[in-house]
Amino acid sequence: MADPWNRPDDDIPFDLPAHTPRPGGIAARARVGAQPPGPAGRVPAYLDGLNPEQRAAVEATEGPVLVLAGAGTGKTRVLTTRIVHILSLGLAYPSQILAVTFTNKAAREMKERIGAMVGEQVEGMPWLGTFHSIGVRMLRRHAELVGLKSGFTILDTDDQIRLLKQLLQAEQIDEKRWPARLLANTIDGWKNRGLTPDMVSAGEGAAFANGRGQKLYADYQARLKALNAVDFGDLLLESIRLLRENPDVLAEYHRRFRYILVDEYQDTNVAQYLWLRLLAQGSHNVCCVGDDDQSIYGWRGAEVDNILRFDSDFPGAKVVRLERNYRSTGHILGAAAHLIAHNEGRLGKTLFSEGESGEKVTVTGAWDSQEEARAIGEEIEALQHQGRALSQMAILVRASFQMREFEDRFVTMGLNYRVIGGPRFYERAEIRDALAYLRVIASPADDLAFERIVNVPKRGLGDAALRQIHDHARAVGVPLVEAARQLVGSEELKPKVRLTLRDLVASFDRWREQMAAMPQSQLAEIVLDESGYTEMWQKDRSADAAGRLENLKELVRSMEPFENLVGFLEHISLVMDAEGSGAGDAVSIMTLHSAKGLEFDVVFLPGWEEGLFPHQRALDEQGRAGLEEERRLAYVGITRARRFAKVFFASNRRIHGMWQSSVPSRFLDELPENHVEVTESRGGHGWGGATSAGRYGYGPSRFDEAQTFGSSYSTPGWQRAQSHAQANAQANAQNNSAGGRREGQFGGFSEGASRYSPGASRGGASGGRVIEGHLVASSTGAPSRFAVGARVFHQKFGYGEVAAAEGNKLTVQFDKAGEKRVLDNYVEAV
DNA sequence: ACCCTTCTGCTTTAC
DNA sequence: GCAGAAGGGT
Repeated sequence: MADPWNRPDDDIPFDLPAHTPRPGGIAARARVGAQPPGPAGRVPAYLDGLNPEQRAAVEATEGPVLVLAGAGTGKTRVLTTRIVHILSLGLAYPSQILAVTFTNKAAREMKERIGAMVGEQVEGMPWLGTFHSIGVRMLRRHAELVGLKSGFTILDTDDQIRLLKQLLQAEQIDEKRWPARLLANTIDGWKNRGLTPDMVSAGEGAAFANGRGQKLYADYQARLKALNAVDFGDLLLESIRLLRENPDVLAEYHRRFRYILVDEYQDTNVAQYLWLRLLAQGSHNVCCVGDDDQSIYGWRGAEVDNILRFDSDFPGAKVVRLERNYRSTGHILGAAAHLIAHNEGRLGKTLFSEGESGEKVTVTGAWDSQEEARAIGEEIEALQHQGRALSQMAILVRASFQMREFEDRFVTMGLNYRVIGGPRFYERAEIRDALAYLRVIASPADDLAFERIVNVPKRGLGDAALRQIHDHARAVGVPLVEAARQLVGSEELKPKVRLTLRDLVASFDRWREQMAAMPQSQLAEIVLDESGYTEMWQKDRSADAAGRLENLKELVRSMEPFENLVGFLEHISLVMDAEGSGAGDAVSIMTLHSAKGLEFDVVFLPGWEEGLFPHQRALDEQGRAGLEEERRLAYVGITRARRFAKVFFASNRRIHGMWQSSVPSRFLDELPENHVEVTESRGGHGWGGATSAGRYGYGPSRFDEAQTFGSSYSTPGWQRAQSHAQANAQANAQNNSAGGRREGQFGGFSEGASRYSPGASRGGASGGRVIEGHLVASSTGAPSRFAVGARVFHQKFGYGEVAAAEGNKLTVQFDKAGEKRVLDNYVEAV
């Protein structure tokens, strides 16, 4: 193999074009050995306009640096300027800088911004990319050192699950009790923590299928190797192994990477941390940028601890705090700061701004989620009439099911909206199917891809046929396509199957020949056409068929810029966001998670209710840590707003198909009175559920300090709610003691909690969960207070008669609304 | 092989 | 309330 380090493009000096006409500008310094400007030297143009802290972060090039960058403090600017600074001082060639991001989007933006600052030669930064894309790059170069061939394929979650299912079947494990999905998550978790199969402790391995987890993990890894495949976790894990087991390779990378930069450090998991630490042992010039207060991905392995511990991990680290906020008004920052101050595990920053204080954050209660959507719709229209662009407004929800209500409302209003995120382009079935065809063409050994489309569209190659192919493949030791080819030549298959399979194999051979002769987009069209795949959707008369055909066209279009099919497939396996940017002015609807990093003039934050936000599951499964992460999510939400942050909660919401009443989120209690204005939704209902749960003792006592709402919380609606709450709390206290349960449950929410807790609502009461001495969550399995035949009243559906009662779930025949399933504490006896 | 019924579960989601 | 998966019947 040719020495990969001496590729000609790698060490060409990064000749910065004379971007700025100023003498002594960056162009003049873009040479190796150029000295930094002396004390009397002129300040380079790219440092203009940085505040002192930003500048310190940019100029501290040597040694470990942690930049704690609060929301809206110019984090990306610091990162990009720092790279430009390093380049223009001639401290390193572009190819000697490792710059890691989490998303392709972030990597792209960084490239663009550096490009805008130094000219168009960002091509010269080969090591700017996501953790995973850089991992792939390393693995492809040294594949054979970790038992792979350089052309290995990267499996996505779907392939992964299919593979695991096969393993579970082979091990005769009941897939009902131990679903492949769970195993996949477990293995991902191990990989996130940098654990290879032999490193999984016995206790951990026991977590799946009575101790067989570890063996299954080992089997899975063996299967991947046999398939010459890796999953996403492996991209890091195998890179780590590569570096650990091959000191010479590690030394090469040490020599190479003179400067390391990491974006969103608070989101790194253990594997990523280990990987970075290995690489940083070379130059020690590692600069991590992040915000512990915006760590919201703990559930997928991110370790806030990484950022909290930076000092001790990288001795002598310089810490720079960016606290000057350029985004939001004073009231918004004040509200966000007070909220996040309730978290204990944080490094602590205080954002300030020199701008105006602006409008207070508003909190609005609505009767139910529909009224909430209506109120937000009206506010949007009002703002629009004041001349504010829809594109500068966003609705940020906790869970995607909340989106539907807004979509419905906006459709009837004729309000233009855009849903960001959602099912990703590449995840859609039709895209995955099309890609599977292309994968089989590009790499005939891709068994998983072949399996996916062998009978899509339906061509009579069902389970029986597939099993035969499988058996033969295993017996002879060849990939499925090859096995199919051999079977076609034998007498073993049923005549009909044999003919169909022969055609399919022949088609793949034909397409593979055409691969070299035409652009990949044209080939894709031919494949989709000749395979009958397009036709399948044309015949499909379901509502979304047209959209799927549209997506297929979009896929074909998106293939055009690539050099060849293989290049396209490589790209696709690493790139998520192929979402076409819808044209026109529209309100954005998205989850809080996908809003991170974005900003809007006006931000609507609906659904601030206990159980939904903070989400019950976060509390149940992660306890205090979960609560703190939810709070950071709230913080992220508020800090997205430049001028207006508008928080909403509803007293009634439909979850899992049932109407439930809800309690305002404790986070509302944690917003400071002086930055918040409580308004009432027009509609006159106020809210009827209960008050915020802050005072009922589920949290540490200091959480309760914020309960004292002064004048701003003395609106009639609020007071009405308070008195409701008192009554509810008393009623629940009685319920609880009657049921023999320990006290201290969620006050007015004890019944509500059960609804979010699957175990309880299906009869398996899980009881309260005590974490660090505080009861964080509870649920109840108490029998219903209502008998079949009882007359009841429901706030939403009116009068009715109980048709069936099962635990606290009732089936009620309502006089007007028909039969509904409701929970018993939403109805009263009449 | 395919269709229809039943069962289950249900936060967030990059690569 | 709804969607996706799985199982049984034809």
